[in-house]
Amino acid sequence: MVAITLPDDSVRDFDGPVSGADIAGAIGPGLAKAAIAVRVDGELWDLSRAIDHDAAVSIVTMRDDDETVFDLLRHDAAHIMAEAVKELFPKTQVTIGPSIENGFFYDFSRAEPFTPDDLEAIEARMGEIVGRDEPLIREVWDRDKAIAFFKDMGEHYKAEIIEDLPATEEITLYRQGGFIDLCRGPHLPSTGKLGSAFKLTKLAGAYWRGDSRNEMLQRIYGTAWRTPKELNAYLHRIEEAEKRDHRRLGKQLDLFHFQEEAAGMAFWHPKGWTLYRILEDYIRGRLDTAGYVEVKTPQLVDRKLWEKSGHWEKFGEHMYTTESEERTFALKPMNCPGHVQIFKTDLRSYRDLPLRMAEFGGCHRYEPSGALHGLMRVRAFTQDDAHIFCTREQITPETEDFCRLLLDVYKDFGFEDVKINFADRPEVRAGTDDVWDQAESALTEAAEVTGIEIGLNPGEGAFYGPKLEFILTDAIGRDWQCGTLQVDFVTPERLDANYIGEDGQRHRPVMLHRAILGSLERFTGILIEHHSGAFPLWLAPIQVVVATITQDGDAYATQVAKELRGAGLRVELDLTNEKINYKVREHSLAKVPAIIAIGQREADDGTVSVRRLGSKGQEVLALRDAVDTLAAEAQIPGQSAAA
RNA sequence: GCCGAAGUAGCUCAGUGGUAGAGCAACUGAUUCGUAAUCAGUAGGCCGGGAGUUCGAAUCUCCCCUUCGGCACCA
Repeated sequence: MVAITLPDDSVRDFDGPVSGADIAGAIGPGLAKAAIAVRVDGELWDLSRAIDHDAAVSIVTMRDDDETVFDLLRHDAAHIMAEAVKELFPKTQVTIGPSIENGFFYDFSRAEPFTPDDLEAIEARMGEIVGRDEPLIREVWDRDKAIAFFKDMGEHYKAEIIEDLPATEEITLYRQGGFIDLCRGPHLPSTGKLGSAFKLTKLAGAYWRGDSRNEMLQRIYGTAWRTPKELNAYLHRIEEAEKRDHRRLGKQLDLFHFQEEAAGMAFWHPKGWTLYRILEDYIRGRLDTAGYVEVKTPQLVDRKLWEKSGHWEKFGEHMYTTESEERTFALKPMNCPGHVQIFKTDLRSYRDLPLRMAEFGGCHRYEPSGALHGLMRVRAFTQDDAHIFCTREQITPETEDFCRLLLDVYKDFGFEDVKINFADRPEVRAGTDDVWDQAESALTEAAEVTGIEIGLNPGEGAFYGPKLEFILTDAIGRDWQCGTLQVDFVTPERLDANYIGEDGQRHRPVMLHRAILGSLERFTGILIEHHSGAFPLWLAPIQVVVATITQDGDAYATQVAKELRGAGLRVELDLTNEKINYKVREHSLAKVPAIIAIGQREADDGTVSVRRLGSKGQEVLALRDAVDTLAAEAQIPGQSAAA
């Protein structure tokens, strides 16, 4: 007897082992048809797998929670894709094929590259396999037999995976039609359940087991959904995301460009540079009030200093160097050694601590060519960097202050949704466990005052200390790690920084490496994507365009522009001989937040007609009121009104 | 760095071995107009770079550069 408890707490008794399908059938034919899997004591099982013990069971249908359904659906899609590939290209070896966010992939090993045409053929064959509605059958295999089986088939990767599975793990294979694959499962009952809402999206290389020393496999990505409607909605979301790509908007809005002669380094155009400068000025203002001092350190520094700091050994390959005066210099990849040099020019007292030293430090790093990505990953960038030299006791209060400052800044930029990750000690590290204990608890304690839940990023701390990572979420739900705070006991030691304590003895200061925006280039890119290029007034490179309707308005329009500029606004005057429709269109496409149209009426009445970006209508205001309103709205957050 | 794809006018793109094309932008002229494209004309190209095949190359082959999508990397 097997007693099955259903979600409504009713209990059904069965004579012997019973499958999820049997249970669904016993409840009703509708459910039997809709069932795709079963939850047994909370664990997801195949519908056909026999339950031989008393259990709490719930039947899973396509209406179950998204995560469960999509995971099943996409995992099946991966198997069906592998079956299609094996049918079309029998010599291909299969490796792994999981479900991922929004889709799935499968990695294949094959001598010839797949072509985009092959993708179409594979997708078509997948459709056929769905049509065949092949049942997916779970089989438990003997380990050695399974290894021999896959070796015999020439599936060496599969054999290797089994060999590496822990001896305790049950080896399960799933069979569908002529295709059999090692898999933990569970799966949908048959290939027909996948339906038609799937699509192969891209072809890419991927290293076997994610290790660049291994063979490069061919990865095919796809997406799968419950219904064609869901699929189309997803494809539409992708299109919309592409429209806000900062590289595309950078061109459209004339913000910056890249060219071959300086790969990975931006040429900032006037409008883009305006935006960049606003960020820099804003942060500078913030740091001033938060008690930081600003410095500037050399771009080009003798390699000797990098050897001392330890960077040469670890990252020398990624530093740009130049020879001069029979010495080797390196373009600085980071600012900390420079800041320590300034710290050391004076005999420091504990009374000088904490010393918060900030720099908009322009750094160069030789990033691998394949890593470059618009402004997001560049070879020349500027950090809103600072190092706080402090005592161990000051780690917690300084971290608390920093968290508050950072959250304030993110809020000003419209990022309310922030996550914090704590990255603790890596396996290879400098410093004693005692020191790490202290540093880790100092950081977590301080981070807790933010009230934000702290995620753990185990073993991902820097070799010199633990760190906090600050992640913001943009308008379309993507996460960006921008801010960071890292505790460093090693650099002060290596570069011999010290201060005189209350006891009259020399002590090592602790360094807190911290950045709020991270790289100004990258943060600019994030802002462009977050706002789709339609910036709030305080960030917009051109805040207002004053456009005339006919030439009769030129004189008054010039006066309006002058007054707006007088109030500190960034204004463009458009006196061109075009129709107002054309001007409105041009400036709207350029995403200027406010267009002021000037015609005879406004000139006669001393008014302006203001049209806001995104609105269809306009508002007629007295010139003075318009200037005041716009100037107030353009205020940089966190600063008092401009004089 | 690795795998795959791409690079043609300022921008978006067409052009598969036989005299380099379109739209928009630019420039010139006309038009003076009330909230998302006024009309006409003109000009604009080392077809990413180099080598090769060919009577002839944007087009075929090889090498390199850059970009795009991933992977690996990210102090």
